[in-house]
Amino acid sequence: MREFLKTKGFKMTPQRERIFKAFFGLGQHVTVDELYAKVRESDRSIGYATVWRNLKLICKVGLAEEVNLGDGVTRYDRITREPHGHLFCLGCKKLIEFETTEMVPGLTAVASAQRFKPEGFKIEITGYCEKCQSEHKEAETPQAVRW
Amino acid sequence: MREFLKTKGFKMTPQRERIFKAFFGLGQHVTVDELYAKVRESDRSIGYATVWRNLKLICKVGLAEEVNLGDGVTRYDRITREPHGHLFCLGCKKLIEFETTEMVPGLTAVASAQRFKPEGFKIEITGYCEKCQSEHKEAETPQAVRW
DNA sequence: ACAACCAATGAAAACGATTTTCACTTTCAA
DNA sequence: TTGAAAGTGAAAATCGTTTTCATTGGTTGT
Repeated sequence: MREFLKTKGFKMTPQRERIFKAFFGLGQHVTVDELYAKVRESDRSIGYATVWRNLKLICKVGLAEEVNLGDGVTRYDRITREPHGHLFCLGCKKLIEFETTEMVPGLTAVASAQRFKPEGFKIEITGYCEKCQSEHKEAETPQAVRW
Repeated sequence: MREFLKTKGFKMTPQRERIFKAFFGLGQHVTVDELYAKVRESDRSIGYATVWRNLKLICKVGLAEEVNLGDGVTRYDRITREPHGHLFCLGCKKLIEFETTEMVPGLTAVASAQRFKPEGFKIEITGYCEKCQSEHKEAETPQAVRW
């Protein structure tokens, strides 16, 4: 890892070591807060900004990517072997992954038809998971608009 | 429109009238700021919050939907006849649409395989448009991490 | 038409996640 | 070892979004 970072032009530090380890130890779709909490378990002196900066760094060196579901928080998703999409439950906010390998050629074709150079694909389905479907009530004819 | 809103349980107001007109007059993928600016051209007294609330309202009554590209601003996309995806240029931030009608059945199948009730599909391709490809330099071996 | 009720508005403040600043420390290459 | 450049931590700044609150103004029933 130290060598890998060096080839990218970055230095290894103790904090970085812990942050990287924690990030790759956690599952997918990690938020800054989650990683910060995790890192703090092993070192109470590491600051929030450092965790944030390293999450950005991990993306910059190509080991993860940001995922935005529109709920106000950025998640960081480890880049895995296979491209995948997300099912995002509007009820419990849970993310489920699904394979999208076979969709990529089609999307690539769409892009090149527009002379567009693709960098990344994002496929998301929002809705309600099995558990939340029953609990979810249709908010019909709202009596007032409260936001 | 007045009648339509009434059936949904909302009132028509002069401000609402102007905001709706401006929104449907503008193209797709409108931001709050853009709509606010547009609305202000015809009425300097309309507040930002009102524009924002009405954009939310337009979504609530099913005439538009929020689009999040991960660049920090929410865009509001008029719901059109055909489902579509977006090509988002990381250079000039321009959005290009493309048809996704034939992809929907596949995604619906993915969802139901997980017993997931889909509410919306999002397909996005990030990259660089023809114009920006030449101007875009590969930020290789950064000399320092500045954010 | 009138009153009463409740939604809508505008300005400003609150929020909250993200990003930057700054002074200080650490890494790494020469 | 030593200097230059990168990294860190705490705090503050940003910035888009959302809420609050007092006031205005539609809508409905009489």
